[in-house]
Amino acid sequence: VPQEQRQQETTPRAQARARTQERILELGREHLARYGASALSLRAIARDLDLVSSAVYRYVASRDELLTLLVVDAYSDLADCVTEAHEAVATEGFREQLMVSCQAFRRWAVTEPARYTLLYGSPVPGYQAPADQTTEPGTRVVALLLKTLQQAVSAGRIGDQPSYGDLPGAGFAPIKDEFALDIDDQYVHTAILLWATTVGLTSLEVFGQFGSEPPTDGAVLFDLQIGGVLDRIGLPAA
Amino acid sequence: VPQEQRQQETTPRAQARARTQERILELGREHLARYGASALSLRAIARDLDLVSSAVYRYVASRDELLTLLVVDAYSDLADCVTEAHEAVATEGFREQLMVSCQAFRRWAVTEPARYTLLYGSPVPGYQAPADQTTEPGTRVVALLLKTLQQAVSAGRIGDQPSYGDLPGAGFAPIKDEFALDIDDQYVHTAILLWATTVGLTSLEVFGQFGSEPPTDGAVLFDLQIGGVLDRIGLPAA
DNA sequence: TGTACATCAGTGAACGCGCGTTCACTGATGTAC
DNA sequence: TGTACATCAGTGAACGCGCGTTCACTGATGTAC
Repeated sequence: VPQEQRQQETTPRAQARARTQERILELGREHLARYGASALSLRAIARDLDLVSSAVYRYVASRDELLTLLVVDAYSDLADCVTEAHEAVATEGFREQLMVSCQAFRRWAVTEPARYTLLYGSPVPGYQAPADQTTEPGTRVVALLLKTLQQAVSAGRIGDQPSYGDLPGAGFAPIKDEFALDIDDQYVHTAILLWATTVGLTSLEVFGQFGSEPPTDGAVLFDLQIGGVLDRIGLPAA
Repeated sequence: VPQEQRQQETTPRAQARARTQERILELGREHLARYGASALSLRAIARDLDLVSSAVYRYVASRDELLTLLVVDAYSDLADCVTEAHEAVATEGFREQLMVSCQAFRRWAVTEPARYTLLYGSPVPGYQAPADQTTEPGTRVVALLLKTLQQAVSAGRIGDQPSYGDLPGAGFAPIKDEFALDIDDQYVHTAILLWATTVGLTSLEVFGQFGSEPPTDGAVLFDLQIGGVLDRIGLPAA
């Protein structure tokens, strides 16, 4: 009787539960895309599941919990994409690694505008992402940029950056602590420039704020801009 | 009988109307700040006005119309701030003009996070800003940056930028048309870098996305970053 | 100056809608003996 | 292998809430003669 053997691993009930769990996440992503995060509704998801509205509470404690699941899911997915792109480049190809990482960031955002909005758009009213679940996946990308830059510095493949002296207000110490960096302030400064430019360009494109005449090809513009930043930073091609 | 003379200019009824109009805008700004754009509610505003909910329709045709009023109001206020800062600098002080303009942009955003969110955050679900009312005030800031850069070029105060050859995809022609610019593509490229960095840094700060350890002083970080971009662009101090 | 009419700000009730969340319940699935 | 009990996914009704928008109305304000 083969059924009983399967039951020992995962019982049919448990399988159904896992399937429904996954469907809820999928529907959440869909609703995010179609109606936006602030309109995310457990009742609407129940409807799509052909369930009565109260049944969803067997799977998810509250609307806020579902939002948190979606946030973590999106951060992780984005970070996976960026990491994958990064790793496809030979080690020591620092400029190339940074370039493809930023490109992957933009590409994910353009492909998944709703999820990008959840992460980098305005906060969802009435919802506060719990830092303990959200911070780790949310900092993976910027951590990767910092790490790569540090490696480039160690390898002597990047020159001095413009120095701005001792500026107590800028306070890079906590950042260096958080990411276990051993690197000069000037390079943290440089990393933030790269990060801010990446997020800035991506948001302008995804949120449609390039004025009434959006660039015909966002990817080309992005590549030019990021390439320009890497040039000005003094990171030569391999 | 002095009352009759005043009536010829503005009748008491008209004055009351103007006052209520203004209060609706003010309450709209307040609610934006407190509850976010997607929660903006005509009923709630009526309550604060001590009016029955249907009465607001004497002043505003719909919720969407109020949103549009608030968008235009915010764009104009922001652009006024930036323009004022710009004009306080002596002509020909191009670097300084760009610097204070960007700083004014950030300062307005930090002071008015809710209104900044309305303009540069994620779109309000179910609401589409009407381009005919929104485009002009919405492009004033970027137009000012472009104009200043063009003047710097004309005055020979800025060197060549890295050139990226003929890149059909980037399509700067419509931008140059829209802003009546006579300028090389490389400088448009440079202007967009400045613009994207400004918006990127500002959004990261206002939306709290600098990771778990936000910089202690956003203004200092911002000044460093923008100063760095202006350096790398080759725009020397006056 | 006084009267007759027009305008229009504000009322109150109603329509139809959606939401999150709780709770006592049924009945199928799973488990221990 | 069969029975007795425990678990738990899904039900259906309800609570209390908020929203945008319409509509016929009252009564004060404004205007023309």
